[in-house]
Amino acid sequence: MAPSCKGRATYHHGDLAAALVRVTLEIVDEVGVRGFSVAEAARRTRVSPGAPYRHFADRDALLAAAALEVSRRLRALYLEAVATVESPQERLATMAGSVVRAAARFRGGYELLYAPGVRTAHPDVVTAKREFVDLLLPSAFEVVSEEHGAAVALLEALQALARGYATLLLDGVFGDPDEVAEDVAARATRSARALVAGSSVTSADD
Amino acid sequence: MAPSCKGRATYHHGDLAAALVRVTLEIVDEVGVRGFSVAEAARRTRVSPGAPYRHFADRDALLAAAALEVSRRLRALYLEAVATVESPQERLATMAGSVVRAAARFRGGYELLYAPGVRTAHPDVVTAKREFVDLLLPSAFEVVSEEHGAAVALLEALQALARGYATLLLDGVFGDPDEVAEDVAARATRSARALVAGSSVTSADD
DNA sequence: GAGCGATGTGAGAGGCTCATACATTGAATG
DNA sequence: CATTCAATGTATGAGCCTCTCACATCGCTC
Repeated sequence: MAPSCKGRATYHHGDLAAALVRVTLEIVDEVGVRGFSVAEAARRTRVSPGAPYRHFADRDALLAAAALEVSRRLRALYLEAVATVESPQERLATMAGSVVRAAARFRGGYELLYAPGVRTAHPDVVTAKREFVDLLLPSAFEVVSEEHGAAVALLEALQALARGYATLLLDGVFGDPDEVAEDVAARATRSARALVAGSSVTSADD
Repeated sequence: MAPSCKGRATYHHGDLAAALVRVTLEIVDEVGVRGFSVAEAARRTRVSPGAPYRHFADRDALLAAAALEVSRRLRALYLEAVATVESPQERLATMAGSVVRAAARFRGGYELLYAPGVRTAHPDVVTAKREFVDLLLPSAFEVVSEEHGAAVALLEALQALARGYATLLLDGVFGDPDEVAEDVAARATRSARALVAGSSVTSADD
């Protein structure tokens, strides 16, 4: 009782689940998804190796919870970035930049969210991703003049472009990710503009 | 001598390194990169758990060798696809389709090559990837009228777009990857065309 | 204030990576 | 041929990880 500082002098932790998610993101940032281990997360929260399994079914469930947290941060990042943007074209293009910046800022976290092969196919994570894309649907509609198929196709393409730039960045194709992040984000945004422009053309003469 | 069938009745395997790469691709296809283990590869080649380490420094080295093999197949796939294509615009757009098809066909293999977080940062793999991109440089030059910066930027964008579609596909965003692969490849190609079109415009008035 | 459900501990089974010492073999050499 | 050697495979084991299970401890409810 009276947990003076952060409350782990007591037998019960207080909020182990949240603490685990926090340190999971830390660890994943430091050593990547592959380097992550539940045991290490337990160690950092000063808890026995078995304790995490009271809150998460297995390693992947913990990673999924962490991924969910990242998706919230990504969403916030994008919403902040488009807050003052009016034109639907720019709102769309901005997404690419946000995704690239998120990749650079969250690193491991981004990897967690979007790397194929990471078993974060948890339903919550899937819907979180979908909801993020849906945020852009209205803008896409405006751009392609209310054509449903074209709007979805455009969003797909934009999403693909953004993810692609992000993976190229993290892959180190452009050099040290931290250094070139802002630059790459700008180029991604520019390419997104080109794509939007090209798409309206295509949908017009299609 | 005279290894009647596949040569594993003998003490020495014959070509363990190649066999390991082969089963590694199989395993990765079945259970993903994360599910892969050197031990399982050893089991499938009917060899002791330590044997693979005679040929590959560690788990990642074996995965890198497998990734190299995949990069060869991707290259072949693309070269076949563009064999009869003349226009540089179409040669560029075709790449996107090839990458998506490769992702669908090789699955785990693709993941191995391009998933962030997979430590395939082996120099050979990196250069293999670069060489693949360089295959497209001439076409890019033609499209943007010899402007170096623009050509590189266009290739980046195309690469990003292709990878993005591929990861979306494997992510299951479009449904069962096997079923929708051809469809998605077509859409990726179309988006690539839009991007190429949009890029020439941009580079013209820039 | 007694009991109960939730949460954490400790020990351990089974699997994996990788190192090290030893066995086997094909090929080169005398 | 017989020998030797480097390459290749085996056996063993240390250390780590995931996940389970019986047990300890705590906060809350009645």
